[in-house]
Amino acid sequence: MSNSGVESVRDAGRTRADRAASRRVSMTDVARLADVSPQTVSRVSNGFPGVQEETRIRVLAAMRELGYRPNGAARALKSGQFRTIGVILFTMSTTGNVRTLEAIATSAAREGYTIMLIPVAAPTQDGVYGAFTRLGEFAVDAVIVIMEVHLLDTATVSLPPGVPVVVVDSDAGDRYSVVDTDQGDGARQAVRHLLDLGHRTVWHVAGPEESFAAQRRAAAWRATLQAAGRQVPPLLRGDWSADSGHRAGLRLAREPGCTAVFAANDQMALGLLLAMHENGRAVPGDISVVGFDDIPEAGSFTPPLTTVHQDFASVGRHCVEGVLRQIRTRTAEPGVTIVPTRLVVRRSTAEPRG
Amino acid sequence: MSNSGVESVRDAGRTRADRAASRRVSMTDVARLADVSPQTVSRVSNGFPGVQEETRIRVLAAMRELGYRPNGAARALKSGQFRTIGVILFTMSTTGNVRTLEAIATSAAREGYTIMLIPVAAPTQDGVYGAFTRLGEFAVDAVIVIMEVHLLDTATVSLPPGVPVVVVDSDAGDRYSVVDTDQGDGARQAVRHLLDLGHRTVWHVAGPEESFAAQRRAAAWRATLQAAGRQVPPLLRGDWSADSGHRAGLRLAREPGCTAVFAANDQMALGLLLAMHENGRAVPGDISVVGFDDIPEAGSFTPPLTTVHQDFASVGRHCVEGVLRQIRTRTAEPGVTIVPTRLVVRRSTAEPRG
DNA sequence: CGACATTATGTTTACGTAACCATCACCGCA
DNA sequence: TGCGGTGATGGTTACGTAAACATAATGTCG
Repeated sequence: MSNSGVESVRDAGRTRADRAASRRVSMTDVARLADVSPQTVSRVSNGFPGVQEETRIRVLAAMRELGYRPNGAARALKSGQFRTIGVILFTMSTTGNVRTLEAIATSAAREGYTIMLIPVAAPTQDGVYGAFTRLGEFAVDAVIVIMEVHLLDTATVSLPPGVPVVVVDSDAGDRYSVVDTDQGDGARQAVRHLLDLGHRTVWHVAGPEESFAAQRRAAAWRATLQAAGRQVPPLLRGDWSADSGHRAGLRLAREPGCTAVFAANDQMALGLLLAMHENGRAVPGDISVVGFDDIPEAGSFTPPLTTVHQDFASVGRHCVEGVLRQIRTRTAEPGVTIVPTRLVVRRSTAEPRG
Repeated sequence: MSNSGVESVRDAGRTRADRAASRRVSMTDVARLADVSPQTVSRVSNGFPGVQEETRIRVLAAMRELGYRPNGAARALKSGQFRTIGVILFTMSTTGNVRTLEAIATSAAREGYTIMLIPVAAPTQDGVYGAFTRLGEFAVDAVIVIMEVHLLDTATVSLPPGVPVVVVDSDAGDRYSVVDTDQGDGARQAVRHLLDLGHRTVWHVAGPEESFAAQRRAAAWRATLQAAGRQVPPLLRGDWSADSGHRAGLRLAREPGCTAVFAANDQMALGLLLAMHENGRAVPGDISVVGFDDIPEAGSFTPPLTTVHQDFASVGRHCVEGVLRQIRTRTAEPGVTIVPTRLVVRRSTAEPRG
């Protein structure tokens, strides 16, 4: 038997494989063993009706004996469907992204889809551009984008036409299907909670300027204060990290009038707590702190953190539902789906002293 | 023009697409426009040599004009390679898994591979079995398994033969290629650090019994104490969550002889810190605490946590290198790659009082 | 100046699957 | 007894790509 070069190389490492089969077993092999046509094997493989029980059993036995696995590539080539959803995301260091991703993966799995991860190395235009231009080559039926939206705006790219897209936390609802948590309402709840406790005003440690979510939380913080006729203190800028929260906290600890702080995420709130502790400012005795996200650890901070709960699972579910609907209807559907947030009151907030 | 049913449906939603092309553009279309053979288009597409510059430019122009994207399925079917690595993982709620996954995705992207996420719904045998049996259908060239190993052991499954595998944090080094952090040495460093500070012994809050990593950390803790001739206190069992750490802490806070605790991860250490604070036990004044993982927030705990740093980036890199090597050589290579750990001393540990 | 490499390009084929149509056996019924 | 119908199965083809092979056009050197 004259093997081609490729095949002999392929065989080289197959210590466990039976010496007979050098190629992967295909429908034809199964068909030969079960003494039916390849077409019947296909029918059995896909659970189509119109196959006699006896024949089906014989085919299934042959499949098992040969260890047959359908070839995804061939199937995808024929059907034009990959049963795969691409997820473009910039970083996994923020809790939100990861939790959303996990929910997406779970929901997708339930629908028989798998997730292809498309990391964007740098949040630069080039990085995004690269991911998006290569996108057409990826074997995906749809795309979910988890990323700061301004990159989508400035990057002079468009997604390949005909590929369903859902974007998370973006204001591109006019062009794309968007799933968004109700950032504004969450921030409003946080600020109102503090005001209702009797604080005269609320300071804010915001996320990075480029972040759409950070912008929205900051805007709602400002608007809520203004609506209540309160003074709006200068905004402190963080970068989502606990460390940046710590730096902001060092400054706030020396601010005499400051009795309440709203941090744009829980990590920064954690840094705040440390800074307050280091400077002998009691939480919530001297200063109340509210976070955002409700990460699993938030209830175990010292003290347990009052924070705005985000339902990432719901976000992920909506994303998957969105792309699947688009896949099935073959229609783009711009618009925004809002997932509500709710305040979880723990022990980092209290009435101001005196 | 008589469209088949499928094609007309496909056209329905194409609001933006030009009315002409109903099918995706293929090499043939490009070839026709550029007035060359499909094969030449293939050569240009893959950057093969032996194409005249003038021709290449003409083909590239045609590609751009038609918006040509290579068809991944066809390419994979022909070449037998998907340029995709499957990652089987059970949960994204542990920092380690996520950080490892991120590193894997980044390393893989650098090598031109993408990641297919294969979540295992439940850590039951059925769940694993399902993921593994369906594995052969997934369009992956190799598999990286991030999961508690005992499931691999008990589940009566074997990975499809011929698919390269790398397992993270497992003791299956005799059968698979394994990348493992030096759990034992990390735990040893943690315990030694506390003993060197003058503590008579060290308590341990372990991870769940089924976890291989938890087992190894607990075993090393015990061994290190015994080697130093110290008494081994009863082991407390947690489940990785901050909450379980909190519960363990409530018990330890009432343990008079307890001056030093080694928690099997940082989340549980966080819960410990809260429990100590609630019970008026100063850290590190009354009790020293050491964690494991060195999550980004660990430096912002109250107080900043002394912990064992794991180099997840390195783990991810080794995983990708491992599977790529196996893909290229077509050889399974059982064995263990150890990634070192190192103790990061912060402010949660000190000499025992008195 | 003719045999011969070298380069550029085209033609054929196969990858594994599933849609479509063809065939065939068998059934009930007139 | 023969006819239409139904259910089970087989044959053919196409999906888009790239390897292998074939061919044509140039140049090169003895």
